[in-house]
Amino acid sequence: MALAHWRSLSMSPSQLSLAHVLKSGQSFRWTLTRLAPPEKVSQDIDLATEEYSLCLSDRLVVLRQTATQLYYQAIFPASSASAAFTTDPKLDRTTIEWIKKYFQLDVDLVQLESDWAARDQVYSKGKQVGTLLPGVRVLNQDPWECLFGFICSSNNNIARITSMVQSAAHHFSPPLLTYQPPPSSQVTGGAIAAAASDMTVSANPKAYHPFPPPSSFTDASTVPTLLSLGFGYRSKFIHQTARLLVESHSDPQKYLESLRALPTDKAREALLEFTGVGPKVADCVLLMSLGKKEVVPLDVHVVGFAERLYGLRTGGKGKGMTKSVYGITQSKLREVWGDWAGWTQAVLFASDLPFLMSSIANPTTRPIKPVKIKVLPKIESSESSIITSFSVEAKGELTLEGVLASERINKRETVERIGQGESKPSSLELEAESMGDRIKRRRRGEL
DNA sequence: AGTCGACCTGAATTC
DNA sequence: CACAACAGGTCGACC
Repeated sequence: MALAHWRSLSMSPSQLSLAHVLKSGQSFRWTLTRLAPPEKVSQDIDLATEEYSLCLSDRLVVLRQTATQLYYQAIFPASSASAAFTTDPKLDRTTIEWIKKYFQLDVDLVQLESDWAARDQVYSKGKQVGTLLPGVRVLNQDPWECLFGFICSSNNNIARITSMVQSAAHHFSPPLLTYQPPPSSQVTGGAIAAAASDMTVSANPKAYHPFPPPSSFTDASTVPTLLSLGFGYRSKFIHQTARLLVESHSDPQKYLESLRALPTDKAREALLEFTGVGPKVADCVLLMSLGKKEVVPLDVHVVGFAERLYGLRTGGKGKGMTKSVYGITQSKLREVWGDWAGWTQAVLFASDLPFLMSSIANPTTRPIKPVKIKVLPKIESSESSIITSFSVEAKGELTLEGVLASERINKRETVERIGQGESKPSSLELEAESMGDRIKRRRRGEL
């Protein structure tokens, strides 16, 4: 295969960590290739251990990351005017522009984290003891793809959602190109597979398909096909949503994009019109594809935080969460976390995913001393990220909750601050909860 | 308005 | 090693 045309962007893993963000269950379509260790490390990019790729409508975006750089390249279909690997500066420009928008690189994540630490005791403690994953930011995805993915997420796990979304692209969209991934380290099952349980681990030449538009899911064969692909009861949700979208709007994707300009409440109402879209899914789409940074999608997991870490009592015990409980909990978390609450939630959520936690002990870049490099033409070298501190402390398998429990955070104080006189949990209940957590956690595997 | 069971499926965890 | 229960909810039918 031809030599790759890498470009790079100066980027600290504390601002963006591909390994953390792309596996955290925001997007379900990235392909991960674990790279075989190079025979000799001659330049910075050799230090990267993984490659990530995503097929857009006209190109494949390929990324690698080291301790200081984000490497990228775009691969186009061989039939295109510019051949398989383009050097057309104009096209390179559009790729970097896409990357900036997709990862929202104009947002200073480190600054946000410092703001959160200043206003939230729980967050600050987690950061202090090193249980929070660095570089977790909210993606700005394509709204339709995002909507599709989170309709699939209902009552489902990240691994299966990923396989569903990928198979949808494979079966409903023609391949754009074939790409031979670089030499991949052997996947021996256990550790590696577990570490990447949510993503495709590929070793062979692979066909890449763009994500199919809504119109691809409107005809009658859609539901049976989706059923056969393992979509289960979500098959008809997808079909109905696609139909409504196509029948009511001349340009469905443009319509979804237009929701960005609406106030959050109006945009949410619009999303709730679709079948299979409830409060949770609507909020995910608002946050992760329509720029509503303050929205905190509430799932059982986050409600768990709210209860155990912040002492918010939702009242709704067990399964279902009522609409009012949803709203109350959401607005309280927003009070605690501030205008970028959705981003805060993303960090906490990712930091509590078991298969990601291990990466705190296993940094994404090889622990080799930085080499002197004079590499590739570096466009955009004056990016925002000047922060270079990437402290990786091996904290074993501690979770945020586990540490907080054992550190005996003064929960009551937190509760009072955020409770603001509405629902006040008894300190007895809180004590019982945290104790229960402690025991549960211990049972679960720290021994 | 608020509550409750059904819903597809398979990979991970538990017994 | 086989078996429920579970997984980043939502729908539709009932009080």
